[in-house]
Amino acid sequence: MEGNGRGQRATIDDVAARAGVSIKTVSRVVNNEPNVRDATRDKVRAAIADLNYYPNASARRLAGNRSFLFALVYDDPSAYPDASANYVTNLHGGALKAAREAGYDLLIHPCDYQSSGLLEELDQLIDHSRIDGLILAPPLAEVKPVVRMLRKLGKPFVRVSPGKVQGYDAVHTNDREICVAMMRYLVSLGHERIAFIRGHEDHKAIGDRERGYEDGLREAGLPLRSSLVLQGNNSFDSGVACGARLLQRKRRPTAIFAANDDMAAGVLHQALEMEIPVPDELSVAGFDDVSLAQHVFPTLTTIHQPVKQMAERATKLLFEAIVGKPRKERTLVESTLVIRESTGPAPSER
Amino acid sequence: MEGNGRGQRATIDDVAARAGVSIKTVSRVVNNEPNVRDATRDKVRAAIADLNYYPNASARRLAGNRSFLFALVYDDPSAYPDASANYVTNLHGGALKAAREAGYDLLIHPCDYQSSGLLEELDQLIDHSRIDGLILAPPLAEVKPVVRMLRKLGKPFVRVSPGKVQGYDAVHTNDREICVAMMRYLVSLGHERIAFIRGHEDHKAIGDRERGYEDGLREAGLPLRSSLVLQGNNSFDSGVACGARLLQRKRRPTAIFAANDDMAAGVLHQALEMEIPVPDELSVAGFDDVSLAQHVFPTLTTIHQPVKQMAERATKLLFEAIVGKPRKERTLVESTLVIRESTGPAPSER
DNA sequence: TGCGACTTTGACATCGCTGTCAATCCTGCT
DNA sequence: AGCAGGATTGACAGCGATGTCAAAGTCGCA
Repeated sequence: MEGNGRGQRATIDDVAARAGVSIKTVSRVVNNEPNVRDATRDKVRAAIADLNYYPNASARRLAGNRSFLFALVYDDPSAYPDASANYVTNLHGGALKAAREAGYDLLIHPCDYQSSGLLEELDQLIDHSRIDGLILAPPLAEVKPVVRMLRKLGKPFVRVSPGKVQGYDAVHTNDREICVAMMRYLVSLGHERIAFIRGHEDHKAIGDRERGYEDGLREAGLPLRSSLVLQGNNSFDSGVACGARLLQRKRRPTAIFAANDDMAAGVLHQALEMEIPVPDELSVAGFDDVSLAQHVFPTLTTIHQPVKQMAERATKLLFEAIVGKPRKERTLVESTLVIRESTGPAPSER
Repeated sequence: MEGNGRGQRATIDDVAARAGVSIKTVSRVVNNEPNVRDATRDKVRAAIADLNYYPNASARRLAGNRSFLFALVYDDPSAYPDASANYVTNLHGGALKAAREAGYDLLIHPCDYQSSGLLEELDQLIDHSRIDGLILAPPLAEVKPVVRMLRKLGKPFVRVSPGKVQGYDAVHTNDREICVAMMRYLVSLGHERIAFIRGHEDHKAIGDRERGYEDGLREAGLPLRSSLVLQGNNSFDSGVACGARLLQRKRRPTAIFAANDDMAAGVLHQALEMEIPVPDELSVAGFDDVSLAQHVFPTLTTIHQPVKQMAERATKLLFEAIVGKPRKERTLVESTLVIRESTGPAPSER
C-alpha cells in the first residue's frame, strides 16, 4: 500500500521518483494543470495509484497560500432549537457533501447574528483559520455589515438568500410562488378567512412568504384583512400566542397559514388546548417541513424547503467562484407542497 | 495594526526582528515552552501584540506534523431527525467551545454507524484531513471495530459513553442513578404499574436507563413485570406503537417511562389519539430534555442530559491527552430531573 | 535543413513554522 | 578566580507542497 521504503505516507517525491519525473510534474497532474503530455500524465497517475498517494494538505496550504477550508456560518440554533436544529442538520449535510467533493474541509461556525461582536468574530475566524471562502446561511446572509466586510476583505462567499448582492452568488428558493400555491390549495378547499402569521423580520425569505400570501388572496379575489395578519417571531411560543389571539375571536379564521412549522405547531397546540378540532373546524399550514411537522398531531400540511440541496448548491458555487467560473447571482432551488392531515375542507358556514 | 513594511500579515520573522531575538525563541514563547527568560518572554509578547501576530496554521501544521484539527464523529441525524438534531447541536456547541479554547479547529463528521464502509471512511478522514484526535459520540463510541482501529493507528480519541476502554478517556452521565430518581418520583405520586419503553440496543447509555428503571422498582418494592417493558427503537413512531400496545390493555399502566423523549412524545401522541387525558389518567416521562419536550402537549417531564457539557468536557480531555496529561478513563457529568406537566398523581383505583 | 513559436519539463527558491543540536550564559561551589 | 552543569538562545535544516523561470522538446513551414 505504501510504496516508499520508509513505511511512511508517500510524498510527492516518492511519486516523482517512481514515475521518473520531477515533483513539479506530479504537482501538475495532481492539480489538473494543462501542458502535461498524456503519456506522462498516465505514468504519474499510475505511480499515484501504486503508492496510494494523497497530497499533504498542510504543505499545499502553506505553499499555495490557501487553506482548502470553507466556513459555514449560520445562526446558532441553541437560541431557537427545534426547527432550526433540523434545518442546520440539512445545512451541514449539503455543505459537507459539496465541500468534500471539491476537496475542501468544512468548518462550522454557529453564531449570534445580532451580536455586536459579530464582525470581529468573523474577521478572526477568517484570519486565524485562513478560510478560503464562506457560506452564509440566513439570516446572516442579510446582515449588510458582514457582506460589506467580506467584500472589503476580498474574501469569496456565497449567500443562501433571495436577495442579490452584486458580484456574488446567492441561492434561493421560490418562497413566494410556493406560498401562492399553498393559498391556491386552501382556497380550493373552500377557505375564505385565511389568517397569516408572519415570521421574524430579519429573515428576508420569510418576508417573501407573506407576499405569497397576499398574492394568493388577490389571485382568489379575496380581501386582504390586516386583522388576519399577525406578527410572530418564528418560535413555537409565538405560534401559541398568535393562535390564541386568532382563535378566541367570535368570527375566527377557518385556516391559519404560518410562515414556519414551529409557529404552525404552536397554533395546533393552541387549537388542541381550546378543543377546536383540526382539520374539521380549522386548517393549519406551515412552512419548512421540519421533521416536527410529521410528529405533531395532526400531522402538518406544509411546504418542503430543499435546504440540503440549497446548501450543497451554494457550496458548489463557492468552489466554482474560487476556481474562477463566472457568477450567477441568483440560483433557484424549488420548494414543494406537502399535504398532510392538518388541512381539510372549510367548515360549512353556520 | 500590521507592523511589517509589506502590508502583509506579520510572520514569525517580523516578530523576531522586532523583539530582537531569533525566530526559535518566538516559537518557544508562542508555544509556551519552558526555558525562556521572563524578560525575553515579555519582549516577545510585546512584539506579538504590536504586530498583531498570529501564527500561520498551515506552517505550524506542516512543520509540527500535526493538524490542530479534531473530528467530532456522530451518527447522522438525518436518519432520526428530531431529537437527534437538537442533541447534535449541543454536541457541536460543546465541542466547538473546547476546541477553540485549545486552539484547535473542529471538523464535523456525521456518518452512519452501521455502514459497512465505516472503518474505511474514518480511516480516510484521518488520513486525508490529518486529524489529530477524534471525539466519538454515541452510538459510535460503542462500535468496537472503530475503537480497535483507532488504537491500532495510535490516534488519540475520547468516547462519550458509559463504557470503559483501557487507556482512553470517556465521559458519561449518571443514566442509571437519575432513572432511579425518576422512578422514585413516579412512585411518590402513587404510581405502581409503571411501564418502560426501551431504547435502541446499540446505545449503551440507553441500556443503563433500563437498569435504572429496574432498580427503581426494586427500591420501591414493586414487582418487575416483563409485560410492562416494551422494546422501542428511539423513534417517535416506535413510541406511538408501544404506547398503543400498552394503552389498549384492559388494565393499562398508570405511568409510562420512555428511554428517550421522542418515544415519550410518541406515547403522548397516542394517548391524545385515544383520548386518554394526560396526566390525569396517565403520566408520561421521557429522557433527554430535547426541546421537543417543551413543545408537546402537555409539556413533558423528563431528564435533562448535559450533552453540551459532556461534549465540551470530552474535547477538553482529548486535548489534555494530546499534550500528555494523565487519563481518567471515566468522567462523570450529572443529569437532572425536569418535572413538567405530563406527570401527576396516579388515578385512584376504580 | 533551419528557425520561430509553442509545449513540456524540471531546478530551485519559497511558504512560515518546528526540531535538533551546538553555542553561550548563568549559577552555585570549590 | 575557575569550573561543572543546567538554563537560554539561535543557526540551520527540514516539513511537502507550489510558483517562477529557464531549458529542452516538438511542430509547422519556408
